[in-house]
Amino acid sequence: MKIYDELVWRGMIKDISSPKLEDMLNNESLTFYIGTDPTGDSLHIGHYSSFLISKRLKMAGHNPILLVGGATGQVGDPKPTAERAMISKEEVAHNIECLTKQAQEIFGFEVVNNYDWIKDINVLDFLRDYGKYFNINYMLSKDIVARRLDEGITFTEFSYMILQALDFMHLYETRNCVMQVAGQDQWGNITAGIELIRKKLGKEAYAFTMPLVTKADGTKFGKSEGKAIWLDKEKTSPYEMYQFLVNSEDAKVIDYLKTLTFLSKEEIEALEEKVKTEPHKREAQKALAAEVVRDIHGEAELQKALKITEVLFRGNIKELADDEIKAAMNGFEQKTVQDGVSLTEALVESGIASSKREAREWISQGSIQVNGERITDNEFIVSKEKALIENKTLIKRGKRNYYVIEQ
RNA sequence: GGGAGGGUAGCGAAGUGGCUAAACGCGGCUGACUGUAACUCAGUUCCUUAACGGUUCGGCAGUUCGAAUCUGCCCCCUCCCA
Repeated sequence: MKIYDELVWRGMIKDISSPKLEDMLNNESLTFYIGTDPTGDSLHIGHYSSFLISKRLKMAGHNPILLVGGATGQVGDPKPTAERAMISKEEVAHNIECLTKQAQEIFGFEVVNNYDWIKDINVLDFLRDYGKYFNINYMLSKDIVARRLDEGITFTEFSYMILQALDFMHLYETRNCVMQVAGQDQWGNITAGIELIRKKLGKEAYAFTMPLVTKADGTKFGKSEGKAIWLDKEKTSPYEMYQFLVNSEDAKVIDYLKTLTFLSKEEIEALEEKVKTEPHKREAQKALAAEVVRDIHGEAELQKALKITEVLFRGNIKELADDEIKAAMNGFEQKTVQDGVSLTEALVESGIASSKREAREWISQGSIQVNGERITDNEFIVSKEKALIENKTLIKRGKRNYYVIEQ
């Protein structure tokens, strides 16, 4: 299957800037870029599919550049609903450092920072050299701006598209980067760039967007318990990532397999059949979780995650060997708490519960298990003596939230 | 610059002097069911407590026995006109 057809089959193409793209993608070697703003210090699973598309294109002979928005991150890409909170310059710098390292480690891409070429443009040059190419009426008609007109949008965010357009042009001029790939919400910014390149350089640039990865109810994919699933294993353990993926909805798991794994069409279609005939076995979910965790963290981490899963969902914790318990505990958040405190205090002090009231609520509702036993007494004492192993106590909240408390 | 309408818990939205820690909806969390699901049902959702209590309705200062509700000043947002 040619790369273009493959991307279409995987459902990874939402909009294309020109029908010529099909031929170019299949038969040429293009330099393209994909950008991300440093709004956090790690990439998360939501970024993953767009980075994978770069990898797929690279495998098909194209040349990816990853751009981190050291400049644009300080301005803020308009969200549909409200103004973004500004991030401090120090934070931006820190995030760039982390993201750059991560992108190089996981994907092996070249990384550039748009701060390098935007920082020296002064206001006057900006207005004369770039502002003149943007008609306000045109900018106002962009979907993202139009949607913000009732709520309000600052000049800062309004200007964002100009900066992104400028990036595209800069990379076009200096690196012969002729294509941009991004999420569908970037369409407005991308077309601004294509037009700037046409107007100012008289050249044609190309782009395509990917559909947003969503859950069956249309909400954003990638959060569990309100927390993002990070690619950094210090922030989200491979076990947690495995759990997140293995819990994918039946209605969406095939879509996820297409966008997040390198499994072939045949393999995925076989799994699709399994979802229909034997949904309770969840083979597609297991394949998805295994593939992604292996691709990101490696085979060894996958095996650990599988082991922990097996232990927690199949066996009785107390019957496990010490080394199995240790392996399981490594997958969870570790918290340190004073010795000999009540369970309520332990939950609050460790940060598992946000208040004593919440901790008491969980305990009285029977959602807390300590070392495998359900505890409904607020005054239950958590101590070293009762620890499962090495002063560590395993706390389970709800059906599948585990924490380790060390005393 | 002029005029109008607003700011209530994570969000939306009631409440216009005491019975209000504040209806209702959404979202979140928990339990039952289940496929570690979905659906459905039940509970719970400011802080603290065994109970009492404490701090809240943009901010500050007042009126009052008593204020989210009345008054003054300030801050912020939206719309219309210029």
